[in-house]
This record gives sequence, structure tokens and C-alpha cells, in this order.
Amino acid sequence: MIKNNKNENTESLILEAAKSIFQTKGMDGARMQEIADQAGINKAMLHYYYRSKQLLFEAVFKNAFSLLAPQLNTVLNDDSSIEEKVRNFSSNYISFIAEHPYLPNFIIQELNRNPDFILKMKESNGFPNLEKFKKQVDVEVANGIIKKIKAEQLFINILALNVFPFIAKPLIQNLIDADESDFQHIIEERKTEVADFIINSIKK
Amino acid sequence: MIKNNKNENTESLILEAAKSIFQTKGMDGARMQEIADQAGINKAMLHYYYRSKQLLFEAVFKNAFSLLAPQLNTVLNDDSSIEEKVRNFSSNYISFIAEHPYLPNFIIQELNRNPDFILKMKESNGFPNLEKFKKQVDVEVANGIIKKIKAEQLFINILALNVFPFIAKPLIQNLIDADESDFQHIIEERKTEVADFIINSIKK
DNA sequence: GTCTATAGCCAGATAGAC
DNA sequence: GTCTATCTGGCTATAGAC
Repeated sequence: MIKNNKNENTESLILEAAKSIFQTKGMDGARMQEIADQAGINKAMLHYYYRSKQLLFEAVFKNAFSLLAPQLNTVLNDDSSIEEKVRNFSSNYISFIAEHPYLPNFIIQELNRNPDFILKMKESNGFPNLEKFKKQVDVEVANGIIKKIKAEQLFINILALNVFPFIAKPLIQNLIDADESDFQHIIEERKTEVADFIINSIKK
Repeated sequence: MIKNNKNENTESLILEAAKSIFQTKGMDGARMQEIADQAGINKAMLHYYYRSKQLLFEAVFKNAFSLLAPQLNTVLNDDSSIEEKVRNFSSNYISFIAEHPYLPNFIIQELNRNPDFILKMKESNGFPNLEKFKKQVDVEVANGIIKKIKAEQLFINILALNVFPFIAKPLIQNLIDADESDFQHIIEERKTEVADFIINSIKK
């Protein structure tokens, strides 16, 4: 039973419990009974508030996506240079994910299972848009500030270097033979390491 | 019903079908009936040959892992320079995964669900070992061939840049607004793009 | 709104004929 | 070895008392 404070109503209690179960076990692996136990309420209440497992899942997914999207928009749409963007994003994003370690994997996993899901996200406001970033990369390339690279490739690289370690954590830990504390240390290093790696590669 | 050739026995027919279902739907999402249909045989045969869903799944997992491990070992244990390794790996690995697109996600996903699973893999031969790669990076750093970087961080970066696009395909496609053919083109470019990106970053 | 009890279904596993 | 038929348990969802 988990209770954050007395003010929490049942609906948000359920949502919090559902987050934690869905994000670790996925849609197929999650059990409504387990979510109810986690929330400290009865299974019937899940259906009273959210009608079905599918709808509860969608509420959790939208909620998770709405946490992640602003993180991306920050890189894409502020007015700093590419270099500053890379540095800010790598540091901020890794800090953010370290506090929500299951989030990226959850999003990516469930999008693989059900690619149409993202269409619903695109309809809502705040879906990340790459246009400004593309123009900016092209301008900095033209002005000789950074080496020739396509904005899309650079964007994929930034995302990959920042997100992958969290998604592949168990695999990486075993490949490089790191225990939990070693791994945390490596992640901490990456807050600057990743940005340096990218900047070194693209800076003229 | 899928039949590769007359020589295929039932056991390998089942394994092939199980691969295709487990790798797309995961352990929890897969149905024994669906695997049987795919193999063109009866559901009871699955239990006759593999006893349980869990054991069939483990057979598929081990098989998948044994395909992936040699790809990693190639980078780690041949005698070429770091630069050559990065170039070979990026090209070979992306080609390999393009033919088995569900493989890395399957491995990573199921390791997240059940991290102890990898312990069984470590016992078997051919589990990737980083020792040689570490020494080589340290030597090339000491000799001034590449910039100062920890072998572990470089290894994570190489893996991230090569693997992530396949794992996050649906997300990336929507973020950069690419249809299937655009995406294939970007992947094709990455066979050299990724290596250049890494070499630019570490080469002195 | 919240609970208990249960309906109804579906999936993994097995029995047993051939 | 391969099949059909069936058992058994577990899961989502709902009915209905309070």
C-alpha cells in the first residue's frame, strides 16, 4: 500500500499505482490485481474510475509521454547554439531520466507493440517538432561553426547516446562488468561525457 | 503455416515459429496457439517438444543471444586498430540488424523483465568480454592515437549509436517525420555516418 | 464510492485415441 | 509423433449489497 498524502484522491492513487506497475511490467505483463494492491484499494475501483485495463493503460501512457515531450522540446526550441543545446540537454536529460528510469523504455517498448499509439500523441499539443532544430543545424553548418551533418542524424545521435544506457542497463552492466554503484558512477560521468563526445565530433 | 523445406523437423519448425512470435510480442504477449498456427502444427506439439511456454521461450532467447554475441566479439577481439574496429562494427552490425530487426529489442526487453536471465548466458561460451578492448583503448590513448576516453564509455557510445535506431524506430520515425523509405535511407547512411561520427570525436 | 462475490472467458497444459 | 478434446487456473470485468 502506497500513500503519498491525505489529499490524494482515489483516482490519482490508482494512476500512480498503475504507472509503477505498467512501467515495469508492460501492458501484457501487468495485472489489475497487482495495481489494486499497490494502490491499497479494491480491484473493482480500477474499473469504476477507468472502465477497462486498456483505458487505464492509455491514461498512464499519455501521462508518461507528456513528461518526456517537454524534455525534447527544450533542446529543439530554445534560442541557444547547437553546442549549448547539446550540453544542456545531455546534462538535464540524464538527470531527469535518472529519476524516472523506467520511462524511456516504457514509451519505446509500448510504441513497438502498438505503433499507432503515437498518432494520438501527435494530435495533442506539445508534440516535439524538429523544424527549428533542422534550420539551426543547417545554418551552423553553412556558417562553418560545425561540420557537415544532417540534422536528423545528429538528433538521432544525441538521443541514442543519452537514452540507450537506461534502456539497455541490464545488458550493459553485464557486458562491462559493472555493479550498481559502478553503473551509477558511469551514468553520472555521462552528464558531461556525452556532450563532450558529441561536440568533439561536430565542432570545427 | 510456414515451411522452409521438407527436411525441417517439427522441433525446428516450432523454434522458428516461436522466434517470430516471441520476438515481436514478447513473453507475456505471445500465445502458444499463435505459435502453433505459425508453425502449422498442433498446440499440443509445443508441449511435447518443449514442455512449457517458459522453456520454449528460453530456447528462443538463448538462440537469439547466440546470434548477437559473436557480433560483439568481433569488435572486441580482433587485432585491428580502434578506428578499424569502429568502422567494421558499425557497417557490419547495422547490416546484420537490418536483417534481424527485432533481435536487439527482444534481448534488451526481456533482460529488463528478468535481469537474472543473463547469468545463464554468461555461463555458456562466447559471452562477450571487454578486457582486450579495454587494454587496446588505454594503449591508443597513451600513445596519443586517440583522445582520452574510458573504454567503457566508448563501448557504450558505439553500442548506443548503432543499436538505438532499431530499438526506438517508431518513436524516431515520428519525431523526424520519416516514412518507411526515408527511415531505411537514414539507416543505410548510418553504416558510414556512425563510424565517422565516432572517429571524428576520438581521433587526435 | 467502496466493497465482496462471481460471471465469463481465455490460455497453458494434459489425457488419451490413433 | 501427431492429433482432438478437455481440464484447470487465472484474469478482466460486472452485479449488487452497503
